[in-house]
Amino acid sequence: MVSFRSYLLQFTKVSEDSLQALLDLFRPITCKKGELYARSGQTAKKLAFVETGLLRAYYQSPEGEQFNKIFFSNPAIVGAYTSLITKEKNQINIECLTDCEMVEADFQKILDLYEEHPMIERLNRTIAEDFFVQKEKREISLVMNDASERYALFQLEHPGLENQIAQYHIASYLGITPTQLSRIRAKKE
Amino acid sequence: MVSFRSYLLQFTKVSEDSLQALLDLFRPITCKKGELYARSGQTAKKLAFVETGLLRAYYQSPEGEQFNKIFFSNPAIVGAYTSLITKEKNQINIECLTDCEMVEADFQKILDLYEEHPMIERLNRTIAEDFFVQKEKREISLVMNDASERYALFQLEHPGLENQIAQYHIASYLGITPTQLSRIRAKKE
DNA sequence: GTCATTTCTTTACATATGTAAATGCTCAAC
DNA sequence: GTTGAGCATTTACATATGTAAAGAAATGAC
Repeated sequence: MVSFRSYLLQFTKVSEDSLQALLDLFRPITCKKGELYARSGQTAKKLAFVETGLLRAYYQSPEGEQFNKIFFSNPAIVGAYTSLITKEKNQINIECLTDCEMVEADFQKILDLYEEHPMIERLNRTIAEDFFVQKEKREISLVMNDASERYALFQLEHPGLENQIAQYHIASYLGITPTQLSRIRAKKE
Repeated sequence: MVSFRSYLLQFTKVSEDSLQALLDLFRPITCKKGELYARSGQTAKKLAFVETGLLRAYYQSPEGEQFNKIFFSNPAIVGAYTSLITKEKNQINIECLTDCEMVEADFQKILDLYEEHPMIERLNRTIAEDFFVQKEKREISLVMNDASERYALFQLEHPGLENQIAQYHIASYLGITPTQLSRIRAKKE
């Protein structure tokens, strides 16, 4: 397991007291399989770091269809990031696919650190930039690769995950139906 | 036309001297129709604010197919953002679709302002967050809407643009062929 | 205006994917 | 083991989209 501390230090250097001030805001929580960590329609106030377990973020259309957007497992920050930033109502749901252990903090309390700890603001900028880069990668993939190629990429980027979750979750992530994913899998052999 | 100054002030408050220090880094440039402002394979060093004109950013597959990613016109910041952030080689091309007037600065010089002007770092964080939110919007649209719906959204979000650029650029942005866009347009009437 | 070039639309056919329903598989509860 | 529920696969058919080629329309050069 990658610790929260070392995860954060990947992004940028932070002085020990600033890092400690940040880490002190986080409290351990657990979340059971099937529970929603974030719910569409609410305004997000908190975010968490995943220590163990697996979650998925998904959009739900007005007709009730679900579209998986991303999976989270250690090490990852989980939260309705767009809602935290914009303070608007959240559009995504985040569900635990297994029991999860996380550490959680109030986002506003993190913002309150900025004045005294500019390095924390820098860290957050770096994380925002990293999120942007990740999202761009996925955007490129959605546009340039067909479903079969996206499936191959998924396997590369999430080794082992395929065997932990339902096929229909993967299909949803790839933007296709389970039927089509089944056909793609059949063709590969 | 929206001035660079007022564009920036939409994101966050900035003191006059910090803002001026930032604006002083920017120099007017022009870019002719057809020229590339950023080229795949290079490492980006500069970014610009679009005052007049129209640009497109696109990916190019190894087979030479192009995929439009976004269009830029006043007010917008244009640059190979991911490459600037990661300092890795740029994956996108940015082409002027018309003659353009922009103001341009060296990205490193902006970073150098951070120590003396923390508000500039805050501004950049806010912009990074905004870019993330925009990208998420497009991701949602790519996954949840079919091509016909994405076309309707495009018309809403880029009023008038449809008549300024070639249909095949729009098709590429929507992720479909000109043939299919033509069919969608035909069906609408 | 005429011509050439580019762009847009249309057509015919091929492929990818969706929908719905049937079938088969897995695993856990009993 | 038996059973049932949930999941995965398969099948048949419908739709969306792609490809290639032809024709129509728009644009710019002269």
